[in-house]
Amino acid sequence: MKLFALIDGNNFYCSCERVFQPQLQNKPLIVLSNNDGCAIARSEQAKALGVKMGHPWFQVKHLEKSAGLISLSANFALYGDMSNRMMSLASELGDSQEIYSIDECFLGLQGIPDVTQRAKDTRAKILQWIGIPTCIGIGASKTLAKLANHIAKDAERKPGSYPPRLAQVCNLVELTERQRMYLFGITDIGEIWGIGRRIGQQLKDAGIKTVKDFVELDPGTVRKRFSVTLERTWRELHGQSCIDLEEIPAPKKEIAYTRTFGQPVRDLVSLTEAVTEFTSRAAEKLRRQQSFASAILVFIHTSKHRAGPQYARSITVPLVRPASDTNSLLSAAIRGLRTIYKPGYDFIKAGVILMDLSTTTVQQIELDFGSSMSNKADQLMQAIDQINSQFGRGTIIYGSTGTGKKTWSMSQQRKTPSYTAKIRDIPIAVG
DNA sequence: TCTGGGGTCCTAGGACCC
DNA sequence: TCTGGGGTCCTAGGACCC
Repeated sequence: MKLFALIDGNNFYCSCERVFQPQLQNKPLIVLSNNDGCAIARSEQAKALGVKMGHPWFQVKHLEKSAGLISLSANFALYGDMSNRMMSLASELGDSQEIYSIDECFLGLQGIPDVTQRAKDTRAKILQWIGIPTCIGIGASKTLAKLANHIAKDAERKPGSYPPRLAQVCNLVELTERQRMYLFGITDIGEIWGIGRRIGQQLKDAGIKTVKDFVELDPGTVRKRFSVTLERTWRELHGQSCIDLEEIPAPKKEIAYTRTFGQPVRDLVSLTEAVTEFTSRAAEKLRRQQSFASAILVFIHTSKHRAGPQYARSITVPLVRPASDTNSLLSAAIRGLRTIYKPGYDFIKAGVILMDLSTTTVQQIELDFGSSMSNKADQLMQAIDQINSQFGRGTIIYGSTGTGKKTWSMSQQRKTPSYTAKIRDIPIAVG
């Protein structure tokens, strides 16, 4: 039988902030999305105040005064660095690791003895070394490990509702069938990995409300009434591992850079600046992955939350040949922008998506009648990437990014220092 | 006044072509 | 009376995940 663990940082962004500001422990705390728009992480105390995931800040702002709610701007440099540290310690639990998101990883546990005790030790080590509280779920498939992780978290949150030994680390494999069924019976179907809002509602309408209800269905019915994907989920919940661990991340098929503006913009010049910046950054990501794009999609739209005329348009601009240099991508992007731009609207968001990516090895090369041009472009890009990485983002920029005041750039009012990721922000201990 | 960003996969409808 | 059918491309949007 296969065995998997899922380690997940509790309220990860909030926990990262608390490491460097211990006075935030036990306080209602949220981390806001870009532009301080809405809540993307909530401490337990903030959840207790009723703040929901994605809740707009202006709707919960009154809790600042009335209930002591604290909000911070997202600091992704800090969270990324804390994530690397957490993942490196987490990897010690298993024989293989898949980093699934910034705050979660799966581990393969083939041939690992005493997994439950080992998981507890790993959890304690992560907490002691980097200060991030985690929960660990263990099961015979990735879907079961996810479910076990949910139970471990919920048991920590509501000690009365579960046997105490399931809090923080929950190993479903150690339990009896009867115990597992009890847990499945008190767990909402929406907690299953792969069942979202829509399918969840459809199942509930059919009277299938808990994980237990779902696993008691017949797999043929699940496939017929829903899909093969859901049948796979059913099998995973029965301990039949269908989804493998992916140790090496697959190369991206698309690379996006999209942003909501700090303030709406109307003019083509500002939009051109934004699209130039976004394309440059997307192209950097593309080169880091050593891929080439065959097309670039550009979009702009107004805000549905504001009164006034609405306009949303996107266009996919094909490239003559797959490219990774900013020049080629930029001229296509700006051509696209000019095509879709319409004056007289308040635009709130724009973005570019690099599409149909291919890697170097499968790229079709043209007959080489003088590749000195493209070699020079490669060298130029390498030099720019190197300088920007060494001296900081934006050291070398494209002219159409503009040098004036950028009304479109995002606003973050409450950002904490990048304690671990920038030299000048490293905390100084005074003893 | 004020509603994120990055992915993957799928579907539907219209334009266009033969 | 009676107005085809198949294919592709593009755009838009939705569902799922974090």
